Amino acid sequence: MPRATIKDVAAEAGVSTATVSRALSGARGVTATHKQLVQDTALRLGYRPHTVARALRQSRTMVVGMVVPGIDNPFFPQLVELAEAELRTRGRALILTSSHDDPDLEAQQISMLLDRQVDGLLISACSKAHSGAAIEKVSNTIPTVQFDQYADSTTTAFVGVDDASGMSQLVDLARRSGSRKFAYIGGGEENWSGLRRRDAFAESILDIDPTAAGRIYLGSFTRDFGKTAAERLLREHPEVDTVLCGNDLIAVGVMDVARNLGLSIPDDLAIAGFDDISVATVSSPALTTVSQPAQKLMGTAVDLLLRAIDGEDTTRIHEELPVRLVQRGSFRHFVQPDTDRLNRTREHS
Amino acid sequence: MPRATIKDVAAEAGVSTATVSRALSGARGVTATHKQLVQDTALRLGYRPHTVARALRQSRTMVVGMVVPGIDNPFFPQLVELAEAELRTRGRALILTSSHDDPDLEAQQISMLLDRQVDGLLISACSKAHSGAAIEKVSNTIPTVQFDQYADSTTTAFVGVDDASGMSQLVDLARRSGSRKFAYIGGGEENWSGLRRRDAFAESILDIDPTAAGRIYLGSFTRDFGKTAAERLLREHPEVDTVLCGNDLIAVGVMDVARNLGLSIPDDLAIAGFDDISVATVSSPALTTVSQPAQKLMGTAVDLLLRAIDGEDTTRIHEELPVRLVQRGSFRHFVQPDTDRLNRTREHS
DNA sequence: GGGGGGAAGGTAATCGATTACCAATTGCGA
DNA sequence: TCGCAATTGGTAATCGATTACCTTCCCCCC
Repeated sequence: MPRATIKDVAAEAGVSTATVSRALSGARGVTATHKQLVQDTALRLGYRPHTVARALRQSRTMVVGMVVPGIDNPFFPQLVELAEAELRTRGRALILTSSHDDPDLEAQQISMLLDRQVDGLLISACSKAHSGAAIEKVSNTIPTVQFDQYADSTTTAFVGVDDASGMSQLVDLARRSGSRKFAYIGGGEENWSGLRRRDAFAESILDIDPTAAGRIYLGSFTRDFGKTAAERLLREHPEVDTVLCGNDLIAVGVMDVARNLGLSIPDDLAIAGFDDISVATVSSPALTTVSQPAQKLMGTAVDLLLRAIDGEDTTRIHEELPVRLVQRGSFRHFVQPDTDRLNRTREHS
Repeated sequence: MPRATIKDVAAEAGVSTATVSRALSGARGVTATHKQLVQDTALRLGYRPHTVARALRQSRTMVVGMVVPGIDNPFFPQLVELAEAELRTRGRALILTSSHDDPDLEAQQISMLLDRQVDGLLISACSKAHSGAAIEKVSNTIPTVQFDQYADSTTTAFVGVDDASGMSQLVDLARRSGSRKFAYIGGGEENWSGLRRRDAFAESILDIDPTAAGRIYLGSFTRDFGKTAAERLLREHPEVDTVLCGNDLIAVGVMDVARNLGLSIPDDLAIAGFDDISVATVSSPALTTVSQPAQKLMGTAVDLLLRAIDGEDTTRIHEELPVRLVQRGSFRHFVQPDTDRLNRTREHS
């Protein structure tokens, strides 16, 4: 026996389908008697509304699409889970897709989601340069919010973090704890926050260690690249005493190499990551890094999206959330702590 | 301007909607002229089929629901990504939900997915004992495949791994590399594979170290529990030289404690995990563990589900995939190698 | 030349809800 | 008592596709 429809309930209760619909949704007044009767009947028949039919009629699926670049980086699963939880409490479901860092696939996924009539789109662009077109196009059709990564030539709402501040805090911390010769290993040119972090590094390092500009290595946000780049770096520039990395995965790769070469961390080589994913506390020593407010990030993104779905124009809203420096064993100890900031940023364990 | 419908295409091309539908779907013959005409017109108008309307008519959404216990354990994001990729190539989308290890929430999620008319359900039960009712109920309505975790009192298809073999291989490897006093720290009673691993441990350890039965600690699959349990274990049983863990996260917690106590790994304490998630290679020493065939696992699960959706009865299919032992630094080196195998692989000098 | 079979096109029913529109009833004030 | 407004219920249109069913046409064979 197929599931009961609104028609069945109407027949059983002896009223019209319109009354059933109204009694259940409260869209319009219905006498208390009828309301009770309908609710009882619906319950008795085990009636459940048919979401697809409702979506067709209302042009609203109560589903949101999400596109992430991939899950190689454990930072994203966390965001996915947060988005799912937040959307659930707001009565919506999440269709999840991954672009696997491929702008073409990303465009396909966006178009698939559009075809599925999602009410809105949460997207973290896989390419600063090549994601823009598809995103801009879709954002003209349905509410769209970009999070964590921002694509060129787009005009959507955006929530990210203050990469520049995070990176300059790291540089500052390193300097105060005795670092003198810096290098930077980061993700590729494709990546928006990767570029921002690199730029922030290049800028904040200028008056501390001008030679560092010649020790910037860009590749991908993976542990493997961290290894490759670190090997090259330490061969070409053995004088380096501090490596700042574009993310934690790269930093782990650098630690692998340092360990293999018998370098002591942080005394011979101080290392920092970015993101504060869970592996940052598994390595030994644990990784000094920059923690991102993931919950706030997705909370804001979802909120912006739902407001846009409700008709508000949020396209001009660009939020950059503050990050938090997390000092762990992969950095030398403070030599001359800045007492004020230290109290605010040191992690207690 | 709203998006073009099949009606618009029909009007523009001067044919009926039926012809348009047929020309585009190929469900029935259409003259080559018409077919070309319709395709051109559709392209010109930017026509895209309305998935919701199609779903209503065909009672088929081409969407699959997935329920995972959570993402605290990095093992699951991996499965999610694999499922998403596999489903995409098979033309379906994925609605992802998390039960956050709560059977009640899990039941709600299942019911939400049912309401959304998903064509099938992939689920990893959060509780061996308390997930069964909801899963069994839904499996009577739509095709359902359980993966990785199995709930009591259900009759659905299932794909998991051979926990018992993995655990006994670990025990065997430990024995041959000199372990004498064993302990086990695992996940809670709620967890299906957790129980299987514990049972396999208890059984394979019997004739090697019968006292080990008194050194089994169960809690949750987290690093925190690993710490707590390890502290208790090493206080109560300082004689232990080997700890096998229910998963890698627990093992990492145990390593934290060992390091804090100044124990050397693996000489003072050998440690093994289970799952081979990426952190297993970040700790130092890296973690000896059991690697699961994640790709095969999800590939099979998706395949079973789609076959079920196509009408095949797969409910009796239960697959347990083989696992692979991964020996890393957290175990002592072999003392008495298996000579037979050694002869086959020894290098000539 | 008639008839049978197969292919193609069109009309309209259908999926299951919401909702525009209309009719009937009621309440209330003038 | 009449009339207006507010409230409630029902009928049927609607969302955008697919598809059952019917008609027409063409081909081919007897």
